[in-house]
Amino acid sequence: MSKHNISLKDIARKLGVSIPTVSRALNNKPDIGKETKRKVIELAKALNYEPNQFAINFKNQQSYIIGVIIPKIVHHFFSNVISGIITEAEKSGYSVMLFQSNESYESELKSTQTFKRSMIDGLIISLSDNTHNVDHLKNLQDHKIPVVLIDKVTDMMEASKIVCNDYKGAYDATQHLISLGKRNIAHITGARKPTTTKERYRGYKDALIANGLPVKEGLIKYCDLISEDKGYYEMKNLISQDDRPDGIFCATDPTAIGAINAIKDSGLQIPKDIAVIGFSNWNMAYIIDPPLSSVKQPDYEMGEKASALIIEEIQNIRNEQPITFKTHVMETSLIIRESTVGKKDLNSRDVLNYKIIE
Amino acid sequence: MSKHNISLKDIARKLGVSIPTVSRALNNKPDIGKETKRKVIELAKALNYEPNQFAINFKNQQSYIIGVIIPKIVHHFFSNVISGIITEAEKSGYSVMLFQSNESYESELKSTQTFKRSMIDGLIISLSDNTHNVDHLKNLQDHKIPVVLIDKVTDMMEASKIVCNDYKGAYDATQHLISLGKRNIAHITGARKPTTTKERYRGYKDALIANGLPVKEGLIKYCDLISEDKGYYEMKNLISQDDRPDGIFCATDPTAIGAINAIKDSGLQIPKDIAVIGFSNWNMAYIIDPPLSSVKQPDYEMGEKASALIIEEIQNIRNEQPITFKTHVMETSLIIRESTVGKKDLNSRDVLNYKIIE
DNA sequence: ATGAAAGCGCTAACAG
DNA sequence: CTGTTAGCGCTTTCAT
Repeated sequence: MSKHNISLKDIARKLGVSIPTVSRALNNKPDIGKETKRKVIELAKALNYEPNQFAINFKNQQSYIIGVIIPKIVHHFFSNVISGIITEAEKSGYSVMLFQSNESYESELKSTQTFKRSMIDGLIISLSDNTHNVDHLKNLQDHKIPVVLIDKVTDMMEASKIVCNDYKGAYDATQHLISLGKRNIAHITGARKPTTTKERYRGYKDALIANGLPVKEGLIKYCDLISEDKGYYEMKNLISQDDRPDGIFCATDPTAIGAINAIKDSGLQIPKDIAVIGFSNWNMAYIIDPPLSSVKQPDYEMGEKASALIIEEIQNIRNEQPITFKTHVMETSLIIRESTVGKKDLNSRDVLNYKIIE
Repeated sequence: MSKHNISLKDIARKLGVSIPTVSRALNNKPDIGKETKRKVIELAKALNYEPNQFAINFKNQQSYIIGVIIPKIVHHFFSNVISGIITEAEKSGYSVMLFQSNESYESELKSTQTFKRSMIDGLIISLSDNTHNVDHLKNLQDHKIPVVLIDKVTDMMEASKIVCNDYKGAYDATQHLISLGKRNIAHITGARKPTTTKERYRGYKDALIANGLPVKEGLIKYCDLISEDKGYYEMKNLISQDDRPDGIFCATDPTAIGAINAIKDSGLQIPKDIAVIGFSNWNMAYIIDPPLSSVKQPDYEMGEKASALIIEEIQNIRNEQPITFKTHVMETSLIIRESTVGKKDLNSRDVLNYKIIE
């Protein structure tokens, strides 16, 4: 254990040169004698010199840290997003600081406070469902810290946004059911507030309309708390109705899994009597029996894109370039499994694999 | 957008006092006039003063950042660990910087470099399976940056370690099968290198021995690549053997799920013909049919503990207190579902719920 | 090609 | 009670 980390000063003293000279030598600056440079570099290596990043960050007022706030880490979609963010950030030498809001506005606010300590260079955030005020984010922007919104976005502020095409994904899922001959298609929504839920609902409705099918309020179940139990319960309700559906599009996979269990428990066949399709393509989607068809979101790619964007904005701000806000819409893909097409169209052990449309 | 963030100097100038005076007023130091203090605070608020953390961190040579390196974020166990780490860290005002090694030693090494930029105060790491040299971690320790190992630990260095009692978890799982009357119990291991795998193997073996059962090499399948497919394949092998097992303990849930599918595809009954128990209690464990019994690791709690420990060590180092390394062994719990006890012992819709032993 | 000086924003030590 | 001085480690002028 050395008494203290060695600094430019130490090297300068031992070599009898000035501190700036050492700095120049070590940073490949011009205006430095070849021989001096060699000696400096040699000694630096011998002493195992490591620049003090606190000093450098202080000087540059820059941390190379990107803050990320998401509602929940233990979550298939978000953990993939994070993975994409980190991988992309590392390529440019940025590090990622992670916070979770647990869908609480207060917690989100507190996080913004906590990481002021670390002076993040930029923030990527997926808003909590309970955030109805974004002053804390505008405040960051005022301090020249760019903000990129991802997935759970808002119109309350101007910023670059990354979303996936929930509308088209839902439309495709519903169209898929219709193409299979289903005519009475139900829908279980996600939490009421997020725009994602509304978009999925809109896609469902428009697909029905485009195919000349009626939109029946009785076949739509609103579902604030997302869980298998809730999906099970609502599906049971739907089954007991006079107007029983022959297909269902669930806005989330957990509710779809509950729906599958409800259908099986009722002695009905999937997909013959009722076909089921979910949204998100959770890792458990292919585990359930029958394997669940679902809409896959480009989670990892959304994270990558967010990272690239925020870094671009950070650098533009630093170079006093104007930044223009863009909204990136990324496309989903249909993952078709037995819960919609049955076993006949899939190879026997294909259960674990994908068949991807578009 | 203000031209520049306002500093103590700005306040001092406007008030005609010195900079340290302003500092004292704002930091509740003694030796400050009541009236001066009031005026300073008032102006600071009016100007929306925010201390420059770069300067503070520089001065203190402290970042309040904990680095975390784990093999994979998109992973039920690790995402829970991370969640625990972050939650606990926030309580003490620390932020968490996250890296994933993707089970690559090089990537792990590169992360250690990258976050030198951010000068983390301490590191929590779960080693990649391919890490056989920990000089990069010892190097951190030499720089007075404490390191806490979690789950994937090593004997190659001295440090505090957090592990779960894989041995006992495996022992309990095997004992559970034996208690159900199973006498010919197979085992599918996890990746060969991690100590966790060896411990689970040891627990399996010792439980057999303690019950006077033979340990048969033919019933043990080594499995470097963990996947459903691999579990399916090995289970098929086991079934086709003359000495067919009547129970199986899988060191990971994915292989257990593959095993379940293999047993079902072979027309055998679970658990009557072959009972199955896994390890980790992944979220898909209760989705599979029949729901999978498994050993639950205290993932979130391990993260919490790691956070608390690293912060303690950081503070001890800062106060020049000696730090003593401890190894914390945290206990697992058995989650019993239908794959071992069948439907009879569980209520019908209990499928989604737990029955926890000890 | 090198050194001297200054400053980033803050705090601690010392002096009145 | 308050101001002066000094320094954290580094980089960027500006002289020489």
